[in-house]
Amino acid sequence: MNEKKKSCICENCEFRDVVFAYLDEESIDQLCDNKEEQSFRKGEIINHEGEKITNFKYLKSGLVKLYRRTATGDEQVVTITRPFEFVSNMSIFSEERYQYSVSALEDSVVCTVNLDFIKELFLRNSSFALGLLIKISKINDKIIRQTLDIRQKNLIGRVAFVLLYFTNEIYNSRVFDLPVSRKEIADYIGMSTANVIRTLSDFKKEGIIRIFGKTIEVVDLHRLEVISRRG
Amino acid sequence: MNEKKKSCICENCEFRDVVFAYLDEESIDQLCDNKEEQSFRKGEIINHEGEKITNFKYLKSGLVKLYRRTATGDEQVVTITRPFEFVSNMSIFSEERYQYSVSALEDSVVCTVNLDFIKELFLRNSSFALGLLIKISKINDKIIRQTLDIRQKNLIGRVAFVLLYFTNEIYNSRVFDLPVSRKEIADYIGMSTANVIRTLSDFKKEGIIRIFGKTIEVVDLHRLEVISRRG
DNA sequence: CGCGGCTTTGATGTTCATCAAGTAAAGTGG
DNA sequence: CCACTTTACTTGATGAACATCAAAGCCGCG
Repeated sequence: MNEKKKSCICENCEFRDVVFAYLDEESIDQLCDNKEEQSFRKGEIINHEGEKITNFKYLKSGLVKLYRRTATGDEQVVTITRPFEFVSNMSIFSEERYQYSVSALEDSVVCTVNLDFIKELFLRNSSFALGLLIKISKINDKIIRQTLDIRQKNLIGRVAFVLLYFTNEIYNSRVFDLPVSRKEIADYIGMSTANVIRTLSDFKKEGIIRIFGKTIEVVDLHRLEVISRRG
Repeated sequence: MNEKKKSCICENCEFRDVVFAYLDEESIDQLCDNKEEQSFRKGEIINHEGEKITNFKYLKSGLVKLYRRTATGDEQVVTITRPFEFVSNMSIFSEERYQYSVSALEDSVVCTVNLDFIKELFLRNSSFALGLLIKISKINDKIIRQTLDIRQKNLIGRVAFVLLYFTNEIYNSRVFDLPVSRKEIADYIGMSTANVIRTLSDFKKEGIIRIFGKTIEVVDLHRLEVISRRG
């Protein structure tokens, strides 16, 4: 049957380049046996804040947001990210429970491996360990830098930042469908929904972007960059 | 001579518990040979943003701030921290250069070890590797959580947060000498200096704190906690 | 004792959140 | 497929929160 073949698709997974690059054939096979793929529809929750961490999870395809609920009950979005930057794993080695929730912004596929197996690999294979440390450090670095960047900007600078983030980091395209609501953008950059909308309208009026419902076209990239830097 | 003895003071260093707990006698000896202690006076810079990273450094005693300079030229304080939480090392494995500057807020002693030696240890000793990964993850987690916490608060909530941070995390005392200027607090919580001062004055008027120059006494801890939570 | 930096306080204006009211869009059940 | 409900979006008006500016007081240091 193609049972064996299917389970060992890992050998060709793009993710190998990132963390699993240092594994030998045998370990890859073991990984395949331990692995499970889960699909999530847009809007579904992948991890719940406070849940016990039992698995190592990485995003194979799709788009997710990492967020938490504040004391007052509203959402605070930590980051929005593509595959191989799957941040749920940020604290799997330092915390027993998830610090943040993760939900799918687009249909997503998540690979799940038992955490103990990863720990074992970590202890057995030092190159893998170093690779994982570097990966986790980079993810953390990126989140911290992003948060600091946003913090120093004013409203229009932050909105410009988000548009540039989608354009350059997420979609690599000046035209894209917003995967988030206006409210989610507001939760991400720490502003009110009304003002996010207002700023988008202003950008539209000034010819910096075009808006067709959820679809955004960045017309004047340069101007957006200036606003983001100034902001 | 006491040369040997002095170099092997590491055996008793408190830091052993944290990262170096898993090293055997031989490795500790090697560590001692590779180690250098540097003293910094209050105000001196330990690392410069952009400088090449060649050493693994941890804070043995003192207090430091981690910060960066924004495009507009002012400082943005990432965190303020005590020994064994020495965050300069956040990105030593993922970046070639320091992302942030570190300076001493109090007279500090820093232990410096060649980075390649630490990498070698990491690859050779898997328990050490796991310990280091956990440590770095925790430091990163703490910074991210702190930044998110600050972001969701308003002015008085942020000032209350900082006072609580010094009281509970840094000094473990309701009376302490502020190790930072009002401006540095402002740079830390992302507010203007004038408003930080104003808020401190308000707290004083309401009997929540007492101020004698740089010395602060927290009178009503509970009220401060309420303000910080609400904020 | 006089200079420069840090601190304080008040006055003013800008930025942003909030509220409200209306419109569009997207589900939902018959 | 249409009426109904709900949710997301939009815009304007208002007020609160906060930055900025300015002037004066304080303190340490040469």
